[in-house]
Amino acid sequence: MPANKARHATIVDVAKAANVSVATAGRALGQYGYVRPETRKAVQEAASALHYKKNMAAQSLISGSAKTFGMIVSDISSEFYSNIIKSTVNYCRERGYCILIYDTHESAKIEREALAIFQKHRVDGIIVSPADSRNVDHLREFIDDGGRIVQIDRCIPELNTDTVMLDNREAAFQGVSRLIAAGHRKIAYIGELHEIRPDLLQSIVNKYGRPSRARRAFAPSYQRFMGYLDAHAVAGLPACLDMIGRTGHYSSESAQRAAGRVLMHEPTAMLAADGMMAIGAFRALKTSGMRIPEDVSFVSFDDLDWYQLVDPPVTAIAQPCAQIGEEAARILIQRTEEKIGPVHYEHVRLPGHILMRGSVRAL
Amino acid sequence: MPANKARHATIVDVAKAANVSVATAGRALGQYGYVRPETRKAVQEAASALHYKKNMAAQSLISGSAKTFGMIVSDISSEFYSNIIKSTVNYCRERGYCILIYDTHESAKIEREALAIFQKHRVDGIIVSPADSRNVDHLREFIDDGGRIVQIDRCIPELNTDTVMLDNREAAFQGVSRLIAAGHRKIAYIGELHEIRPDLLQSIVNKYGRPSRARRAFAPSYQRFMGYLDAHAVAGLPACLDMIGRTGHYSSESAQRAAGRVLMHEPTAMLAADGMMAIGAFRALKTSGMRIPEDVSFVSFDDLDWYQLVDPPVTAIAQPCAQIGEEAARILIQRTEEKIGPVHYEHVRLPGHILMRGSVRAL
DNA sequence: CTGTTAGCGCTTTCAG
DNA sequence: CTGAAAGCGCTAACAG
Repeated sequence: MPANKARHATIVDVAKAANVSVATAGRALGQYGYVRPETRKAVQEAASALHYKKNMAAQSLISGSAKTFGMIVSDISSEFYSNIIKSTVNYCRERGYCILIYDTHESAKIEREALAIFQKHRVDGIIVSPADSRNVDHLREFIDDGGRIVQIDRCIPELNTDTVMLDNREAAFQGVSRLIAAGHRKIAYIGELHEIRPDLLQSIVNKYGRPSRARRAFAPSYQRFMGYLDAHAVAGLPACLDMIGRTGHYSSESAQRAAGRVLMHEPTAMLAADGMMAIGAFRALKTSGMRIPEDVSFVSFDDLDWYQLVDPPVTAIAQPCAQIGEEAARILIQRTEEKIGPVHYEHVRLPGHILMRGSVRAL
Repeated sequence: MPANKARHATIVDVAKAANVSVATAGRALGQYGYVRPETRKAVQEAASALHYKKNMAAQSLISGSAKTFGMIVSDISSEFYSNIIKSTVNYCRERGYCILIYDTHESAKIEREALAIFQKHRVDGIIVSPADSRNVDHLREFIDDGGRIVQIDRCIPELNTDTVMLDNREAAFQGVSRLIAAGHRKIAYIGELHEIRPDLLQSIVNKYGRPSRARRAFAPSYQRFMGYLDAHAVAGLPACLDMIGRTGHYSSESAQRAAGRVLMHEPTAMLAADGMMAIGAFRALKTSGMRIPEDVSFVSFDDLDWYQLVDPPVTAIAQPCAQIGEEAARILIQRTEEKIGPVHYEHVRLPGHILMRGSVRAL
């Protein structure tokens, strides 16, 4: 609103009050150029007397940088993303950067809109967890226009960006291996897997072992599924289609149904691919009257607050959310300030942490 | 980074490509002034051919508005705030606004920093849940400088701002009244209440009934406590200090200790003042071997995911988070676009919703 | 309906 | 070390 304009003192006002030129005032207030200490002090006093606040729009116009990053996730209110956002925001604040944020609810259309707005604001970079692996032209275009992107959690390998995520496959491998070591042979997996057509699931399970496009896949749930298969392969155990609860889409209701179906085949353990799946799987377990861990052992990715409030507390494969958020921010700030182009991209893979609690029993 | 600058087409480029003046190009691309349809079309085509993206910095510089709001909360990752943020962000996105976000972890110092940055960015307004009721000079100064603020959840009455929050006192009154109606006489209250000196708690409980500064208090937990007392007063029941679990500071550990102390006085019901308190209170109940609701009925403010996952599910006094976020955004946008000053401030008070689940039993 | 021109507030030459 | 002046990309007057 114009009112703002009229109200704020400009550098010209400060310069006048301090009896110097605008150039000198600018040098005294900014970090650039040489100013005599006394002059600087006089200018600073004039500035604070006038409640002067530098106008970032002007600075951005001239320098090309607004000291601002954009951030796009599919669900701000999820415990996972909100933890990441929090650490990114704090890391950036300490270094003088702002975060603009958008929530896509998994819509690539909204993601595109958000990107367009960020471009108008000339953000210095974007942290994004892409909504749809098959709809990324806007991301690619952004990159081609010279934009910097760091992908988190979900990473589309075809895009030329830095990436930060859990080492999903390894973490799943570790978790499932523990279950196998504990004597479990029928281990259910509840995950989204919507990238895999249901009719192909069988062949993936069967042909497992041959080099595939698997490791290039987008969704964490897919990579975790690969780790699940790895663990079986290493242990010389066959993986069985009956144990795979593929949810059509990403909701706890869908997970509950999938888990319910799998339970009919009497697994002795169940792995939920993330916090959302965990809610559905846990409900299915309760609903069907299964006792944890007496009848079925239960493990889940992520580490939500409620895992420790239910009885027994849920054994988790926790992600280092704070670290994910900081690493993404660190990369973006580095690239922004060093002005280095994409000589090569960083692909940060962070280890998961297995938190043994009461929901797993040895057979 | 300068690279951005070099890379982006400007309105001059577009004007040249379309064989019109910059003014015409501006009119065609912006929403202002008259342009012949064919001209507009030509300009738009030139613009998209050149990947033209309007530079908000320039627009902001001239119009004084960056179409951006700031948002400051104490904990982005809490289920409560992240839900609010999500709805604010979406409401604003649909109307062409951006949200800059900061997290204070309850620090007024960080709040001040965040505010300063927002001022530099010439945000059109700020949504804030203040960190500290006794340290608000920066907020007051911001307002005096012509800034617009909407307070949410925690509202400092002395500040001239719009406010949006739950009708805490009424919601607590309703919740506690239900417990009383169900036959409960010893109802514990677990809340932060750090604004009340412990030695004054007794007199507040005793002297309850006389008009006090109570309704002007800052923290929701205080207002909810007043509602708790109201319910007792209306029912003609004495409130008892033994039943008040005042946590020194805001943490689940602290709440657990407070609840543990109160449990020694054998309450038949317990009300947690918010989600954080609920975790501690719930743990205390479990730890002390109390069965819910057989031994102690349990009710909590907020409605976190886990309330429905534990057994029995927790009866809740839910806040309309999405509505809080939208109302705050609505007010800010209205004030921004209508450019109306603070003729009078809006004080939106939203009703809580009691969700009866299994954790309360009638005596 | 369209073009010319003058800034918005700041930084950056380039001279002193 | 300081000042004058030229823009960054856009919009707002004011003529045509």
